[in-house]
Order: sequence, then C-alpha cells, then structure tokens
Amino acid sequence: MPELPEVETIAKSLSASLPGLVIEKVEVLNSQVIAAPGSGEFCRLVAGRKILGLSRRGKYLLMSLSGDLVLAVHLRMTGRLIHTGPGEPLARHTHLIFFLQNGTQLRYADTRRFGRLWLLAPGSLSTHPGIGSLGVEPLSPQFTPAYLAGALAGRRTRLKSLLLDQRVVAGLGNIYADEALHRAGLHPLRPACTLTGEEVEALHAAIREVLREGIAARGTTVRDYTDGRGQAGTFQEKLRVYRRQGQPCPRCGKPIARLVLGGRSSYFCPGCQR
DNA sequence: CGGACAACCTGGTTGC
DNA sequence: TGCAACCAGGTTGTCC
Repeated sequence: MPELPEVETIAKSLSASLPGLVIEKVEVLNSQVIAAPGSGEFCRLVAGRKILGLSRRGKYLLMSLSGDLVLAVHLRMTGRLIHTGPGEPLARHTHLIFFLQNGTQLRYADTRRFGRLWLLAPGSLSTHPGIGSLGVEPLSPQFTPAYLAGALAGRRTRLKSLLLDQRVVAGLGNIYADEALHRAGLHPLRPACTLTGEEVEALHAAIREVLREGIAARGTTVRDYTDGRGQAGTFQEKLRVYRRQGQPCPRCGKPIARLVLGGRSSYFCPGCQR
C-alpha cells in the first residue's frame, strides 16, 4: 500500500501529536505483526518509553523512543497507524494498541497482515535486512542523475523492475514507478542500460517530481490508505496512467495499456512511452 | 544476473 | 443470487 509519499505523510501527521507522549502499555491482539523481539519482550521494552520523534526511511516509518530504541514499521499493503481518542470504535483487523499517557491510543491495523514492526537499537538499523540494504533516498541531495546513471549502467533488467528494487532507490512502489516512467516518456520494459544521458536526466527529474507532488497531495488513496489521523490522500485524482487502462493518455490521447511484469500490473501509454 | 512464480493474507470487483 | 476467478499500494525466497 503505502509508498514513499504515503509513509512521509503518515510520519508528518503523527509528528504533530505523538512526540512527548509516554507509552504506558501495549496491548497485543495479534502477535504475528511483531517481527522482533518476541511480543512479551516487545511490550516490556516499549512500556514506559517516551516518543521522541517520527521519521521515514524508504517505506519504513521510524519512531524514536527514549532509552535509545527505534520502533520500525513497514505497512506493506494494508497496514495503518492511526492516533485516536480513547472512545473511538476499534477498526476491524486492529492488531496492536499503544496506550498513551494522555489517554489517547496509537493503533496498528492491517487487513492482510503483511505489515511488520521491529524494535531496534539505533545502531542495528544498518544490520536490519530490509532497512540496512536500502538504496539512496530519492529526494535527498545524494540522488543525482550521476547516481542514477551509475545504478542503470550494465543492468540488463527492465526499467520498471529496477525502479521497484529498494536497494537501488528507496521508496518507489508500483504507483509512483509507473507515473515516473510515463512522465519521463520511457517504456517500462526498456532495458535499464540502454538509456541515453538525456533519458537518465528525464527519469531522475520525473521521479523527484512525482514524489514531491504525491507528498503535496498527501498520498494516493486507492482503497485503504489514510494518514495518521485517518484522512485519505488526493493524489489518486492526479494519476496519469496507474489503473487507467483504456482511458486516454493525458499527453497524447492514446488509450493507456496494461502489461504484467513479475506478477504485477504496469500501466503505460503506448503512444508516448516507446 | 534476471525473470517467473509462490507464499504470506483478506476482501472487493467482475463475469458467468 | 451464487460462486469462481481475478485483482490489490510489498517483500522474500525458490527455482530455472
């Protein structure tokens, strides 16, 4: 579900209300979502900690806690973190409830139960199998056309597959990869190593542009996604190709096509993505 | 290396 | 109405 702009929006919305609050206790309704440590240890270690701040790395939400701990959350497809008042009815598929000092609650709900939480020491972020192998942040100064050119060089794989590889660029998912390729005028099946310098520049610019616009629109809500206050995003209104099969391309008018790559849909315009 | 596919899950939509 | 098939924002592992 959530890609970089959605996780960024959740982190920002929770940053407005959570920092400074102490977690009094954790109620585990489904321990499956806690990846590490075991749920007993997890609850024991989290209880009594103060929430210091929220940040994001790739599609991971990071919550720093007092006593040098980090709670890392990956929402996968349908995970949601919502800060609620005590009286709100419990959403279906709520798996964890963090009871906070002021009576409010932070709830983790996840219909498909793919999402996971890890409680980590800050130093062990780099050895975490997912977080430690993440590539560059696409909105950071380190993500340059030269970096992208280096990542594409010698790679026979298709552009779309490469953009979804979190070890290359952290945070792109199916929606924003398709939207970036369309804006850059590049076909999803194009072998990565065949791009010209000009095309690499266009792709670099398109990735940054579409992510910035996604953040400005507070993310894309196709179905389940909401921010930390339960509010939907609006970028779904601005999508040019994703899930628009058969509808006219906003640039050239040709019908948007769909292809399947590695079991996942890719939407593109056969007219302007050669 | 790269690609296809299954697995992990529930639920919404579509088509017969 | 019923039911099966297919689809979904992600990641990981296996097999070829």
